[in-house]
Amino acid sequence: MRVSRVQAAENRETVINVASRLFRERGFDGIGLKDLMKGAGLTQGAFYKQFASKEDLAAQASRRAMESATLRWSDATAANPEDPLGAVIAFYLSMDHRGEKMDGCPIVALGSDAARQGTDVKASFEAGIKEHLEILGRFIAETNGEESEGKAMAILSTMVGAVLLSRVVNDPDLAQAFLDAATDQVREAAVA
Amino acid sequence: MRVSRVQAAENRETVINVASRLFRERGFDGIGLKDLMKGAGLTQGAFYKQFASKEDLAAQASRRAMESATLRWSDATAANPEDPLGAVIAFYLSMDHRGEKMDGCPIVALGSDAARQGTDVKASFEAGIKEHLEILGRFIAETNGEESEGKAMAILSTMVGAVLLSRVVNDPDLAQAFLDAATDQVREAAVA
DNA sequence: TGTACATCAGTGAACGCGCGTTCACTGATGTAC
DNA sequence: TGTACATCAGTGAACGCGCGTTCACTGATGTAC
Repeated sequence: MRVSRVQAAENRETVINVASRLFRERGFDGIGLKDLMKGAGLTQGAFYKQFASKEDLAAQASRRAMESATLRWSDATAANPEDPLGAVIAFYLSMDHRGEKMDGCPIVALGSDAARQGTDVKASFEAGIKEHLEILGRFIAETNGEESEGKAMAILSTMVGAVLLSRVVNDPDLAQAFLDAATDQVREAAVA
Repeated sequence: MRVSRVQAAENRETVINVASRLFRERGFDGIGLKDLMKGAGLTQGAFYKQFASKEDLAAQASRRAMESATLRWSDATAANPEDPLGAVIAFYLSMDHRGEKMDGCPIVALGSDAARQGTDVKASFEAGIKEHLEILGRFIAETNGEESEGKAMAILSTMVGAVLLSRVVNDPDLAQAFLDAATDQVREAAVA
């Protein structure tokens, strides 16, 4: 049955939000449209009234996931405006973040998969990454006094790599060691 | 028809080698057993004479991929024994490595997928990662004079993260910038 | 060393299943007068 | 404002397809005597 335009737009947003979380948890290939739509309280048939294809949804969901990651960085820093970089490090390089794939950084959760996707998915990631770099750049300037795009890129690389490595190993102590080592390196790099 | 024990063992190795490359290129879910076996010159029916399940092969192939990555590090340093760390950086943080998923670092190519796999796959990665850390640790000691496990972990994190980020963005200039930024940071971290 | 038989790696068809996608249909929403 | 009709978001079944896995069969290999 038909649904109001407002309701339809809300439904679309719900599907994108659900997908942004389930894709992170299970990968683009790890969850089907039927379950994705069920997660949004709809049936699979409605999917193609809102999206051109699964890949289209992947691009929308990737963009949404990166946006919510940016929001999370903002929240962390708002809670600790004295040391914004420290606030981001504290949650990003934590065992909690290692454990929560569904709500964690999309680059870590989907990076290897995204590298195999088309231009649209990569464009979503690219836009989000640029925002992350801008935020990081501001923090570094506050800590350090000087702007440095390269520093922001190196720090983001270290953080992403450390969480990825921490998730790929079974041993929790080794996982923690990666997070600790990255924490030290990022702190050093920020002041250098 | 039956095949000699030697031939059967060779076939098994071929399947693992083919899988270690095709999984890296297309992901664990991106290639089926039929094509995997075809790549080894066999038919899909033979698969279950050699492996318990696809996940079993994933674990074997992940181990093999990590081993060949270790070999590649050794090759790079053998060619340039004066500056082993520089030799590894030169190929690892290059646009060539960004482009060759099939023969490149398995952590970058499969890390996000591996984080969703079972204990066996993760154990394969963990073993390979420990080897990588040992090699890196030796290089740092040569460069720096002092052993540091943390430094090796931080450097590996930076390198893995940089190549992952370089593959996730469309813009080649941005990709190159990540590799360059990581190069600088790793060089600084090694001597510090 | 030669013969008879058991073993088993590999073949190719078949299994059930879930996938992404399509479609005829429904009925409330939105529009025209 | 009220009525008649067109629109279209959502439903649920169906489509063809490829997946991982199983199985009866083949015939060269390996073993026993």
